[in-house]
Amino acid sequence: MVGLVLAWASLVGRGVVRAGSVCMARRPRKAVADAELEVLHLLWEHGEATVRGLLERFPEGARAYTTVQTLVTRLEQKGYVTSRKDGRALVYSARVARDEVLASELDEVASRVTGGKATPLMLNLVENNRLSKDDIAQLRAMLDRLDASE
Amino acid sequence: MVGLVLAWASLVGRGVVRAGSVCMARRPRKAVADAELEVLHLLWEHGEATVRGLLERFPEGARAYTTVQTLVTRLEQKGYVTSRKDGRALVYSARVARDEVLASELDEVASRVTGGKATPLMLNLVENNRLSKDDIAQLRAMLDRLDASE
DNA sequence: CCTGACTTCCTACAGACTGTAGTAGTTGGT
DNA sequence: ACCAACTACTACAGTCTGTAGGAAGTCAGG
Repeated sequence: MVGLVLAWASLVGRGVVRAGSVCMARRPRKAVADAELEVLHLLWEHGEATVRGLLERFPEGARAYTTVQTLVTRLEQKGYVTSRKDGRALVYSARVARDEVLASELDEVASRVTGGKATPLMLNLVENNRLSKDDIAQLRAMLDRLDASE
Repeated sequence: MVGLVLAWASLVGRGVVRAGSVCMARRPRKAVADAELEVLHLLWEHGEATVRGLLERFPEGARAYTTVQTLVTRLEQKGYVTSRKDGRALVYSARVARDEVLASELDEVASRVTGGKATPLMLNLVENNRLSKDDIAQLRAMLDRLDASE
């Protein structure tokens, strides 16, 4: 579980050298694409699901069966989803929690914008007072717990 | 800025009827690309600069003059940079602060992963204890200030 | 065992985005 | 007026994305 995240991190990490090629190799620009993410959200919300099950969660006719299939397959290739055979169908389920994806997205932002430091992100979130009173209380509690536990 | 996100959401929301077109409209994948960001970083660090000035900040021969030019031009088109004529050359400078870019990247992550809520990002950052003791202190101070100022 | 209804697999494809850079045209300074 | 430097316009290949079609495989029922 942690291994996956590490693999991902190393992928993002290396800068990749280009020799004579006109266009250098690039890291995948975004770990999980928007359309894929929609599917992942569904799996997070409803646990396991077959392609058909997922399809039904979309508004009628929004996507073709095979489109959803492609998306979930790509997710599996990328390691975000596992499948298990049940009868003739594959049942998919998320292999990474929402929090793990969130963490890597945050890493990504940090590495792009603040040279890898997480603190500025934090401060930015607080400053732009997107936090409610409750959020602040919760956050404070968590800080206290951190201090206490060590 | 928020308007853009809303527009996109509505696009995704309704089933989007695709008439003859195979591919639906998409929002720009990433506000500022990696290579562009490198240039932006330079401008943040050193204030104004001409294309040549920027080029010189890169390791010898890393990029062609025109490559840097393209990057900074694209940044200007996207509104992240302004230019002012000085003699025969254009002097570029950042139009957005690092914090603004950071804020929108965080917005992006929130909207992609947590349905737009900022709190989970916050908690995630704290939980993954990427924060040093100092960071925590600073954060706590900021929370206090927030409470006080209102 | 054959058929129908589903499934999965493989392949496709057009549009957008990126990173990189060449060429031609302009222009300020001497 | 000339030239070096600068900008403007154009190019292009690789990748990613969203979307999906068609072929091939497979249980359930007859």
